[in-house]
Order: sequence, then C-alpha cells, then structure tokens
Amino acid sequence: MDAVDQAILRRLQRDGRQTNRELAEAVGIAPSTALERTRALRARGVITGVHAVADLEALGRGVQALISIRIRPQSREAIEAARDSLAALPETVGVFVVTGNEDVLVHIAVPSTAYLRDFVLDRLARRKEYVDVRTIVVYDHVAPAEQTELPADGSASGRTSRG
Amino acid sequence: MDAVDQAILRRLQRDGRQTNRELAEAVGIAPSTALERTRALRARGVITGVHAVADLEALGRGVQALISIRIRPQSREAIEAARDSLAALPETVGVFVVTGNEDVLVHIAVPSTAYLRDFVLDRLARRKEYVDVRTIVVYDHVAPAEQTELPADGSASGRTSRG
DNA sequence: ATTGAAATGGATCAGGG
DNA sequence: CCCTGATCCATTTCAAT
Repeated sequence: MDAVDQAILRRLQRDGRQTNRELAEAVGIAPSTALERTRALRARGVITGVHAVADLEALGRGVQALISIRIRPQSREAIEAARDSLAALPETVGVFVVTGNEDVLVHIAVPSTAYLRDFVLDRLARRKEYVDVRTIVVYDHVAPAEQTELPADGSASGRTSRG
Repeated sequence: MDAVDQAILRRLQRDGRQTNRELAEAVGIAPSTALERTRALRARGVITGVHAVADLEALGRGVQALISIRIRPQSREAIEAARDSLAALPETVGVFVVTGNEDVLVHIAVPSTAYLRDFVLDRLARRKEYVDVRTIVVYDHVAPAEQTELPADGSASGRTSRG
C-alpha cells in the first residue's frame, strides 16, 4: 500500500462509480496503470466489493434499534448460528458478536415502533435460545465511507510512556 | 418502488459496478430504461451513493470494539458534536446515537489491543465531556449489503392479535 | 511496474411507439 | 413510460520500456 494505492482506495470509497480515467487523472497515473492497481487491490482482498447504498428512511425504515441478546448455549456453534440467522433477516442492518454480558448485538431498521415491538416480541423473544433480549432505540447512525490504514501508533496526543 | 426498481436496487447493492447493460438484461428491460430507473432512484434519494468497501483486516485493523459513552451535558448540541467528532476519527467505523444508559456507541477498528488501550485511555477517557467510557470487544461483525423495503407487517409467524 | 495506442464494448441521447 | 438505433467515449488488452 503505497501512496498511490491509498489515494485510489480513498477515491473509490468516496465514489465507486467514477470512471477509471477520472481516477487515473486524479491520482496522476495512466488509465491502464490505474486499472491494474485497482485490480491488484481487489486481488489482495483490500477492496472486497463495490456496493450501492440505500437510504433506510427512503425505504420506509426510519426506526432503528440495537438489540442485545444472550445466546444459549453459549457455544461457538450456537453463537455463529444465531449470527447468521439474524443477519439473514430482512430487518437486519448488521450483527456484532461481542464480549461482555451479551453475546450478540443486532442492528435493525424497521418501518415503525409497532413493527419493532412485533419483531422483538414475536421473532426474537419467543426463541428459547435467545435470552435477555434488550432493545435500545437508535436515534442516529453515521458511518464514514472512508476507511484507511492507521499509523502504527494510535496516540496522537500524549502517550502512556514518555521516554 | 415497483418490482423493477426493487430488482435494480438489489442488484446494485450486490454489485455497484456492473454495467448498465448487464443490469438491464438481468431485470428484463432496455438499457436506456435501466439508466433512467437508476437515475430516478438516485434522484429520489433511495440510492445515496456507490462505494468501494475495504476489508478492515487487510488494512491491518483486525481488532474491533464498541465503545459506549455518556455525554455531558446531555444536550442536543453536545451529543451531536460528540457524534461528529467521533465519526471524524480515522479509527471509527460507525457511530450510533442511542437511548438508554449511554448516549453514543462508537464502532472502531484498530491494529491491536495495545492501540485500542491507548485510543480509549488517551483519546476518549481524558475528555471531560465523555463520561462512563466502556469498551466491548467485537469478535465479529457482519453487514448484509442488501437492504430492501419491508412488508407493512413484520410478524411473519404469529401475531399478537388473531382476528 | 508503467505506459500508449488500438479495438472492443458500454453510456448516452434522440426519435418514435 | 419504454424501446430501437447511432454516436461518442471509456474500458481493456498488449507490446514495449
């Protein structure tokens, strides 16, 4: 990942549909080179895909929630099964498998609070393998499109050690 | 949003770089029509953008966490300022503004647990306006690319009322 | 690893159903 | 609102550096 790769990645995260020519000109290389670099980023698994993003409000899903769940039994199999089954629901935006008091956190977006209630009560709380189902309403969710490599050292201001 | 719009949205969420021709053939309309439909989806705000997605592991950021924070004062201004300031950090993958005991939940991805420690202690816990900073490690995070409209009624199996 | 040029194929628009 | 067909332009390949 040299500076050119980083610039390409940054620009494609911002706009995944810009033409290869624009991209090449913006980063100062020939179109054929830009194409090869971009392909290499894909081949190395740095770029996993290019996706259109839909606005959840525009889809009539203006109510968002995070639902924490403990899975029983607390085995790898049960937790992975829960993760996949929850991720497959059309209401689901994301699933986190986490440490702490809960095992998974499900981010969902639904049309209304009535829908939210039915979803939680009828589809989650009823399952014997999901216990301690707790709902947190999400007022707002922002997700920066640009994800970059990080400098090795995270402390921009003030380290633990001084020497 | 008729069936054609939904099919277009679904396919562009899966692959935002497929050609307009492929798209048109897949959904069974002419390329010019597909172009117009796609533009309309953008114009209506259903499609907000097309973005390349980077693999956090490949970026050397294999350690993820969710950090819950209470904001003080608990005013709109303070919470929105915190949200924007947290979203602007290069470590941040997403920020949730939530109900409950905490005000915001920050999803971050960093290179190591040492980095995580420094980030939490030096960059968050030091701020007087962030109180009750709690870290949950994320073992796994999945986010389905496809987000669709939902049927008006969420209870696929078993309703509260019967008649 | 990068480039320039040639050919293949897609985006786009006008005109008509 | 949708399609057909023509033009223009981007993508892609490849030989050479």
